[in-house]
Amino acid sequence: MKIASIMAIAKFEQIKQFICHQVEISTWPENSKVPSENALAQQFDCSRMTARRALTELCDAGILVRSQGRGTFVATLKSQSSALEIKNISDEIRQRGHQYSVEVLLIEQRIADDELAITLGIDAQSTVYFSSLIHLENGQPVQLEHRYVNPALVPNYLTSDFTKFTPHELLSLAAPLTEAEHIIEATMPDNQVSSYLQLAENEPCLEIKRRTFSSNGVVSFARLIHPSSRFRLGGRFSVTTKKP
Amino acid sequence: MKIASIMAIAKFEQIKQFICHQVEISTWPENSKVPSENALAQQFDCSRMTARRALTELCDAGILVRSQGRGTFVATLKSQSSALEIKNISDEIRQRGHQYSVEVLLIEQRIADDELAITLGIDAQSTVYFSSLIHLENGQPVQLEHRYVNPALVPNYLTSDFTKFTPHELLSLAAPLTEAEHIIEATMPDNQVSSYLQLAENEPCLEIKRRTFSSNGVVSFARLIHPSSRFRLGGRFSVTTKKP
DNA sequence: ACATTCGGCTTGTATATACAAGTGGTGCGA
DNA sequence: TCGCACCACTTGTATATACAAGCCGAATGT
Repeated sequence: MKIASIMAIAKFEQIKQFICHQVEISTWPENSKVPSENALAQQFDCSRMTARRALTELCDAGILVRSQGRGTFVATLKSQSSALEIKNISDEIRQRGHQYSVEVLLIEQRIADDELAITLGIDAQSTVYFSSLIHLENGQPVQLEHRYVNPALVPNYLTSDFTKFTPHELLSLAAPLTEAEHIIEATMPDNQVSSYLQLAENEPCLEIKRRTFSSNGVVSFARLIHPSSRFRLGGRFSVTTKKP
Repeated sequence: MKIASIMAIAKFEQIKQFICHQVEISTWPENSKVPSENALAQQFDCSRMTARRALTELCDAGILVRSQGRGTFVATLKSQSSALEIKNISDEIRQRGHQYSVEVLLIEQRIADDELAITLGIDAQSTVYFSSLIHLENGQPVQLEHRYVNPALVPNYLTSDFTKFTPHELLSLAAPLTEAEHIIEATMPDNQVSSYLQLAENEPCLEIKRRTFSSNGVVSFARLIHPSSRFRLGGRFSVTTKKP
């Protein structure tokens, strides 16, 4: 039937994946020059415009930066991607001129119970990926992140290097996000959270539950827990005056 | 010499601006179909690929959505900030089928100190209006609202009847809001706040600092303090991944 | 009456080409 | 030596073309 199904993925996607891989395994370190459009076109036996598309989209994604006349370079893993509301925590920290680091607590597969299955829009009892990370700013914990990921949409999540890319970056690459749903609460931490975040006695947390969607469904569900003393959420938005 | 330098901005940018303008002034309402690539190419006397670029980039920016075989449509960007959408608390409560009431603690004039003057964009030592209210849902306090108002933009604020209209409604009437700036924090209440909100021992608060703008400047600055047990902030956003 | 096919419209991918424009080096001339 | 012109290489914009692939309604056949 579909002859094109042999060509599983588009050529510009292959080039993107190739470049991402080189960046991930540090063959091409930060700030290094990546091959020019013409060089990639020759290497992949495609036209310059196809290679160009791969570079342009990775530039939009914040993986690369381009400069007319000079070339294309691997972004210093902060760059300016900073999407509006969904900010990358590592970006935010680096933007403040502070040092970002991450501690991986747990990465594993789990079986979805009914509630989680509904949240992710998948079948109950199917496997989901789970990660538990602590994000640190100058060595101080600023976010405890528990995240469930839809394996259908991000099959390589478990094997990713979280010290190179934040979960947010990985998910953006795998499935472009179209929407997000948030619940924001003030909570008192339990003992485990308190010790993970090195909280003072009687210190509340700002907890964000976030569900992100792509066109293919729910990508992931995350609980982001922040010490109130080290985090506040801010932003400026245009006001919609809808009246339902 | 360079004919192209007359063309200050690129053609695909012009097309983008044209489309954005139509969306802004609602000539093309939400979910309506926008001209096809070929139609735009003809209208702007350019190649299909140039029109295509404009559409693609607006799609990436979340202004449009595209669907192979069907066409390109104006995205529903209504949910661009429902979490931080300026909702009317009395509407929200009534929407839940509960009884809304308000308790007026204080309404007065104050002299702005330097910090407040900067916040409101007015001269220091000038007068500002201040109100302090408690909003109740079925008799239980759900929000303590401290609000400073720019008297130049809302001259009749002090004499308003807050049992009839919420501050939000009064401000919207006086000066249409165009933008809002938020800071969200988890805090522990002091004794006064705790007694006003009838908080349990050791209960944190979700505190929203909100500055609202109209085209003429800052309208007001508010601190909205909610008991965590009786409030959570939620909403669904569309995610824009545009680069500035 | 119903299902199937088909054609027209749409977006998606890919190519070849041309010129514009920014960067940096090399070499030439004053 | 200094400045300048020039050139090679790079990314940016624009065009023309081709075919693939998804959607939908209209025509067709049973």
